[in-house]
Amino acid sequence: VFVSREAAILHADADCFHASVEQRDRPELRGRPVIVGPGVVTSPSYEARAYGVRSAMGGRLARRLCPQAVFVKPRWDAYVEAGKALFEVFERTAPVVEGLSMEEAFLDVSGLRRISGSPIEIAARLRREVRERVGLPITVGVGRTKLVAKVASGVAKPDGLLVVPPASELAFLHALRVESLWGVGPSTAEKLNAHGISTVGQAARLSQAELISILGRASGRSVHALAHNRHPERVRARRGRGSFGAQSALGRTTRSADAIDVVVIGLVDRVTRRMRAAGRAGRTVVLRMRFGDFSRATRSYTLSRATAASETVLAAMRALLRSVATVIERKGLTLVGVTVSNLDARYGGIQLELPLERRSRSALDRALDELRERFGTGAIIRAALLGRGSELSPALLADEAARRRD
DNA sequence: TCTGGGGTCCTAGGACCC
DNA sequence: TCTGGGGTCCTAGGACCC
Repeated sequence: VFVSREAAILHADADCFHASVEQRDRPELRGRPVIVGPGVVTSPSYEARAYGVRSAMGGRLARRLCPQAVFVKPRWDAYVEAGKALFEVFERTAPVVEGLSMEEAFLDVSGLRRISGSPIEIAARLRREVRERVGLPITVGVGRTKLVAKVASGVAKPDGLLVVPPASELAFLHALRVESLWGVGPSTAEKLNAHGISTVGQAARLSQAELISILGRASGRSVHALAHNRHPERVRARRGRGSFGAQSALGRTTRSADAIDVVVIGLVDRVTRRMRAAGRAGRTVVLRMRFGDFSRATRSYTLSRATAASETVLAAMRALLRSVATVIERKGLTLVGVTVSNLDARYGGIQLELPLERRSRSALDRALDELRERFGTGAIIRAALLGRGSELSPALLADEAARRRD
């Protein structure tokens, strides 16, 4: 069990990340309420938060609360870029960095006192360097455990630094509302509230058995441990991601099956391109849906082999869509998503696309020869015809089913 | 609060295996 | 013969996070 004696875990978190990037790149937005994203608000600036605008809030309500706000379309490329720059500074600051998202990470700075100074000094310098090199404000929380560090940065926002010394940890945590704990969202908070528990301190007075009886095993254990500041997890670099996905909200207008198919093709293409670029393949294809009444559902299908091929994933998606056609017709589809998970294999493949006019047997043979030359005769080479009217789905799935039986 | 887009982890039942 | 104990994998859904 890992127990650090001093507060040497940093949680660094960019403030209102998206809005801050916009304000950095467009000086005329500085000091003004900025809201990124019509539709749903991803990241309101603090000027907008002052009017009650929150992330994940509907755009219409946000506009009502803060009519003078500037609405800005999200620029994802710019955020990815800024996130990379942010992590470059993180990596320079600490030997072990655990990224939680594009704009947030834990840094373990124990053992750096001789080289870089105390955790507080390191945290202050980190904030300065991010400001200088990336041009963004960040908040840093410092604690002995990840939990305390994370909660501390949340409390210190915006543009702040808060160190919670080991002696004050419990007092610090117990004063907070239960929602501040990691993994406690609206549903869990409501269950606790129903038992008269609204603060972490109140939760800490319950036994683990009592919490499990209220919340179930995993949540009960987790809340019990966190409320006592038992969160002995090391800071460690994350292993690779577990899935690739893309989704698209369709709005409330009813779409024909053909129109849905067009959206799905685009989503599959996006996901599989990213997978191939990352050199990953997956076996499970998940269709994610939201309906007119805002209920949700998923359907999944597991292939016998991992793939990153567009037409294989598309075939599976089409079959899944057919299986829920009547539900979609009855309730209306307002969101559709594709996720490929079960990423158990490296995908060492490469995809060569031949223009249609060169789609001849000899052109194909030349391409295959080229692949064999590059990857050796031991490589598994699969070819598929792409293009208009290619309807591989039923045959492909029948093939999968047959292989399973075998 | 009337709803985007990208993820993670947990639970539970059923099929199937030895 | 008609059934114990242990396990894996798949599917679907829920909760949560940024």
